[in-house]
Amino acid sequence: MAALDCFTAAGVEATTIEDIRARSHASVGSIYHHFGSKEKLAGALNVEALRDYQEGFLRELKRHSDAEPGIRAVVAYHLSWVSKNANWARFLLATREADFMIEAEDTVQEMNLTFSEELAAWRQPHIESGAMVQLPEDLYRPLLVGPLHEFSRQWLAGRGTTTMAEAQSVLADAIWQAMKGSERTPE
Amino acid sequence: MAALDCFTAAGVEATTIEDIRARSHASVGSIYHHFGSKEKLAGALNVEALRDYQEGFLRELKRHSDAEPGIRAVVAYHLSWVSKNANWARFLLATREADFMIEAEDTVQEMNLTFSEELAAWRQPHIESGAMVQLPEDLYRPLLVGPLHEFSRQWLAGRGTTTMAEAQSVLADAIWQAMKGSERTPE
DNA sequence: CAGTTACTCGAATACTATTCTAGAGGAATA
DNA sequence: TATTCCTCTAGAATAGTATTCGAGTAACTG
Repeated sequence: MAALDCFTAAGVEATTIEDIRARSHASVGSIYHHFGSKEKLAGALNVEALRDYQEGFLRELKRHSDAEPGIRAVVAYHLSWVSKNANWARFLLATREADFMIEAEDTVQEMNLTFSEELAAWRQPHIESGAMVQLPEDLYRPLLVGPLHEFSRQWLAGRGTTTMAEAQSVLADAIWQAMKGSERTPE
Repeated sequence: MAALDCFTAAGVEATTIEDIRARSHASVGSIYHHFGSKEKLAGALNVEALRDYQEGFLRELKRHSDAEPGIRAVVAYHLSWVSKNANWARFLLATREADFMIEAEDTVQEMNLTFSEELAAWRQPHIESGAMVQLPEDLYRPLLVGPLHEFSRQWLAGRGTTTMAEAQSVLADAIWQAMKGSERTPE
């Protein structure tokens, strides 16, 4: 959709319906017929981006049955998705807590719920086997995606000098350190 | 400032100047004289919140000269700040990447820079002594505050069941695992 | 006290999201 | 083919809100 270009170029609030109309060669009425409002349009884009990200994430995760390779793989996936879809990623991070997302709240809530459940299901055996540490359910996600989001923000804003490739192994190491079970660390 | 109440109650975009005027008993002209625009007003609030957070953070950090206690202390500080200043925290997280923050960008950039430098200075000796792991400079922050931000979002949104108290020790453990030097782990 | 500055006021302006009425295809029905 | 119904497109009209402006008031300075 052409609206994404406008949104990522200037921000949602700053782009007018007129901007979108001009770029998409649609009419005002048409846009409203399909989306209802500017905010719902932004919400729909957000949902679309989130869905693509999450699907790929889970696909990648399920490809690995061992704990450490699985975690490392999704770290790699996250960073790769962000750099391949920089505009979507920017949009997602920027609109995540935006006022207007309240409209799409239900859908997003739902998506996040299933996502969390799938993650939980995947790690269950590894927790039981002792390969991963046991924690309250809602702390895994912060530990896993927190650092990734934070680094992605920096990277997308052009701050910082570390490349994706460097970041990938370092972040994967650190995140794994935080989530692995507590046997001895190899030297 | 009374505007914060409006902003946190309904979101920045949703609160009108009229709302702010009514609640603050100031006049439209007055508000514009002081802040220039609604967005700059929101930007100013954001900066104020950020400053308070960062000052406390650094004060707490410098109170500890050893690595692990220092890290644990700032984890505790972060969570405590968030729960004591829930509205400010919500506002900060929500507006962080908002369109209008571009206006305040310079100030924020500056603040983040000094903040990062102070952090770097603090950890330098611990890295040299081997107590903390050596990483590219711009990866420490994601590892430290990433999980904290992510958990705080959840908590502020009322999702998740883990209390601040539980989260504190678990997150501190995990974050420390990710940042400590790589000697043997005790058992 | 005169002059200057900092601030306050709220009506007037300008811009933009949203609504509304009209109508163009186009598929189903008869 | 004529008719009805539905989906979608159009863009002018409306409504609501951020911002500007000109005039005024207080406070301060020499």
